[in-house]
Amino acid sequence: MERILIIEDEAPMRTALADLLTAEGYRTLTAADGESGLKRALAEKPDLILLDVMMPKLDGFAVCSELRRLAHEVPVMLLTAKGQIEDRVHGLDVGADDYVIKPFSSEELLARVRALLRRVERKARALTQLKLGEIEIDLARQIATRGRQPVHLTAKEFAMLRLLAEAAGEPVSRERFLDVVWGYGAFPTTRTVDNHIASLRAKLESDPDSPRWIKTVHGVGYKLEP
Amino acid sequence: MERILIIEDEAPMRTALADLLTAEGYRTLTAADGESGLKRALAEKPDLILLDVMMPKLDGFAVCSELRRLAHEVPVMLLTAKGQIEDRVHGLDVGADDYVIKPFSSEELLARVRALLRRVERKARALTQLKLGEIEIDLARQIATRGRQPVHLTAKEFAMLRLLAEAAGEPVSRERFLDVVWGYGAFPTTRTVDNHIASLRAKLESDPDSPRWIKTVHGVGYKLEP
DNA sequence: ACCAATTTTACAAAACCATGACAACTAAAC
DNA sequence: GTTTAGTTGTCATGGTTTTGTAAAATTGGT
Repeated sequence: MERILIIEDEAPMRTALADLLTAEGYRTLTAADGESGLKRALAEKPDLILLDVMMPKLDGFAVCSELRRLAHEVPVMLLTAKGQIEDRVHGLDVGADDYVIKPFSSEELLARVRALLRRVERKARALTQLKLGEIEIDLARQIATRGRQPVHLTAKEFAMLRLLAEAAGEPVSRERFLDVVWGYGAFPTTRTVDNHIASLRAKLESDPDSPRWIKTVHGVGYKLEP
Repeated sequence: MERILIIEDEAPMRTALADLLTAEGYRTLTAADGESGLKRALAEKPDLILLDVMMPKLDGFAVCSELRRLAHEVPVMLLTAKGQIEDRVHGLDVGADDYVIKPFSSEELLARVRALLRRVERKARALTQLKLGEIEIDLARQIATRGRQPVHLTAKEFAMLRLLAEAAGEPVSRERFLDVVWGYGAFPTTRTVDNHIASLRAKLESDPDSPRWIKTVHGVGYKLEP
């Protein structure tokens, strides 16, 4: 079942939410402040995050935009207090997927959670399957096959393919590859990106010298031809 | 000021919305059912549409998806009744840009309207889409296609096209090309501009010798024929 | 220590761009 | 209508930047 991370500083609310969701069959994780919540989100990659807006130090907005900056796709639902109307707009600007207003009923929260999970699940499933000519790629399972024969791709190669596929035909810069695939801490040369592209082409293209799928965009990076 | 079309079957709500928005300085148009609302939307091309979901005959969802089918980019905000929680998700699926839940406060509605208008305005100002005959150009994504076939343009060519397009049919001087596309530091020959124009014509015009789109304005520069 | 994956390095190849020469063209004066 | 001065089209060329990729070096796990 899906795992839901609850980031909420008030203990009673936190446990109430956890109990409610657990009773529904979800697995719950909790964090009592923004910072540890953020850390947990990155480490555990939950399927959904319930995020209280009003928290000391790192508030919900900050956590949310930080999550987005780290290119995480995890759906975020904000918990806002009544009267913070402007927060809603702000919240959606900051990259949240939905919000509920306290006080809310159990039914409403559950309905929203279900709806949001369904929404992102559909989106996610759409992007797991990828077909480049006779090669089929399952990004979720990290499996690629040509006919019956398995084609071996490394983790980095799958990650790069996913980014290319998500860009849907748009060029992806080398910097973006490094940010998303490698993360913000590491700084390999941009040359490294080229090497991985080369090996992807060697594995996926029937004629790697004039690639059909992975095109280079001079001065920018690469794109996946749809 | 922006024009807002209100499609709402209940008269009190309709006039209340119109009054509120008019007081804020927006120009309002109204329609009392889905069908006439759709017609009005197509004829008047408002800047935003407030659309009640619950209406007899053609309901909000139907209007919305019909609008999208007719390739309209106009932002749509749905008005949904409380308890129709599922509607929210469905509404966004159907192509709406936002929604509010009845009952809502004036402040909330106005905040949303402002936010949505701001959002689409920013997107529109970017001037990304361009169509020259059978060639479609997305300046933001740096993608150009003729039918399904990609048309390869270089970075300079995209930059020059953007300038031409932003000038909206007005001639653009060579000096301005150099200033904007090359920047104020670099000073290539004005001849260079011609070369890039030539390659743009070679790629975009069906008969580059008598160009349909990129006209030269003798003694001045070039312009994009709208 | 071994092996696979990853990163760096280095050099060759390709793409892109600027230039200048000259032909073709335009506009206006004659 | 011709002439002429100025403007634009286009080509070949060479320089610069960017990319391809093989091979060597490094990393990390078992």
